[in-house]
Amino acid sequence: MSRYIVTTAIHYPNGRPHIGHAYEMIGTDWLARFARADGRETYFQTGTDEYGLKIAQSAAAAGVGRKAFVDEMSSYFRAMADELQISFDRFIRTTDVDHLATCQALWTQMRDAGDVYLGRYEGWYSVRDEAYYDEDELVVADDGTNLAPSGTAVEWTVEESWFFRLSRFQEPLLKLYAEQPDFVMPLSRLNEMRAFVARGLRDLSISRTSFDWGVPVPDSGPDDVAPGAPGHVMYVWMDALTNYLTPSGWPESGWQAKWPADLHVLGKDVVRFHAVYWPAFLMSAGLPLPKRIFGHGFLLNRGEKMSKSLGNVVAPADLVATFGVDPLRYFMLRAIQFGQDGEWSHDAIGRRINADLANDLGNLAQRTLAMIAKNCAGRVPANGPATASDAALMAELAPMLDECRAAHDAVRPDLALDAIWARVAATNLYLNENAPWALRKTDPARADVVLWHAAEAVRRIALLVQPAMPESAGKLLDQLAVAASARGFAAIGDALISGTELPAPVGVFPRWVATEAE
RNA sequence: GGCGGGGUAGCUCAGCUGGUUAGAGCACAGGAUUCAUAACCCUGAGGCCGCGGGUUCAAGUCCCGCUCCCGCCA
Repeated sequence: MSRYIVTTAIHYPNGRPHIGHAYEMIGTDWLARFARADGRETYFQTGTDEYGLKIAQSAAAAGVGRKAFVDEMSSYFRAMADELQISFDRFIRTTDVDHLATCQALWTQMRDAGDVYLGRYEGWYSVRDEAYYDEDELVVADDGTNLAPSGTAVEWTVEESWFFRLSRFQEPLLKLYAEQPDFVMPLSRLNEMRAFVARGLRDLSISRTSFDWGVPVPDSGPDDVAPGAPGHVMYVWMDALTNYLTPSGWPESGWQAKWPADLHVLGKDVVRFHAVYWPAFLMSAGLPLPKRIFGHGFLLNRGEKMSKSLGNVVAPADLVATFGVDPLRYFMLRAIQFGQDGEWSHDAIGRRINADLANDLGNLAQRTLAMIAKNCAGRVPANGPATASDAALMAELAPMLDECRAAHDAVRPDLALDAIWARVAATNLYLNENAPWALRKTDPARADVVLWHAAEAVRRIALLVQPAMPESAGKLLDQLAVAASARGFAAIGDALISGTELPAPVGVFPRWVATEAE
């Protein structure tokens, strides 16, 4: 319970960041902020994956140096993370110097374990696709030449390559999946991985000689395994996966403070690399494995994948400009199950904002705080003997934190927000039933007690809303004069102190009104 | 083609080992209210539970076939 290390995948900065990147960062940020607010020692990492042939080609096409190219492209991802209020502890870049050291150390350790050997990769290679194809996959063109399934030219290529003995890890991986069925989440992904591994594993080519934009393979080991194999760079996934280990400083002492990770969050399309290759690398090197791998779904714009050809590409910054960071974060976290694909549209986001934020939570806070400002001299009202109704509200609120923790553990931000919003509704109902505006005329002391309970409910709700909407929740807590030191979940059992002076209330969640452009 | 998951109100989904009139939120309609961001609260309308068979006293919930969608692999 004490420590929580969580990562996003590192993103390939071959183009500008899109909503899918934003989604992954937001979901993972919620996990990190929740753990942090819950008093856990938290470490959260995101970043960019900057090596590989495609990057080298893009840099060449742009007429700039490779490092200059990734410096610029990576900066867009970092800027987006900042704009989305992503609370990362480190933004790692695979071109960082410490990453080089860890990659080479890991490689050496795997090699010393006897799992890396020099071999030859041969097959029909398409330069355009950057991939090898089997003989039976090829199609014959009109002129009799062989083409890849994608229609690109292929040539028989023999490339010297280092291989990783992945085949050796079939049984250990199956054992891992059997003993730790939440190693890969959601469960459907675990089943896919189990089926994949059960069919048998082939050794993995983990180096390339056809380009040099990558982490150099250490040329020879203590026993001179292959002194005559210069010119290899690591296969991009080899160095990319290692990014998770880099911040720990391994193999330098003290690495246990930041490894193993509790959770790797990544897109469903790269689950295999994380659930098969990565643990195999670590097993080979004798290092502890991450606790869990979570493959999230994709966002679809009105049911369609975003693509340049469809012309439905929307930049995250545009959505932030339209809706605001917190409402956008809320929508992504609440309206979509993290493990499944989900649809979004301007309309859907707008409806969510109005229904949940403006009408429910915003209105609850506003009606409560406005009454207090008007009738209680702008101070937290006096509490008093609780009625059955007051007690029922408090009982309703009591399990909220544990329900959120369970949702956090299950990587289900939507369920946590469901649990919180059930309390928003309960508090609105409580106010209607107790009608402090009417009590004001007949029993002002009782009206104060009702308002105290409503405000106390808002405080607890706002505490738990922080990971989803840090800025907005902060404003609510400001308006309740909750000290910065009392905003962790440990303070949920505190209570508002009567007589505390409160600032003038200001609406936090404005209604959304569609404009022509949207 | 092989393996796996799924087709439940207009939309997004919940329905565990079969059992009273199939649920929630949103959207929609009406009511009540006016502390509050035309919000909150109450009520209502809306469903051949993909199609066809079967098992059972009883099936959205089990079995068989068909169909459509999705994922992994080839």
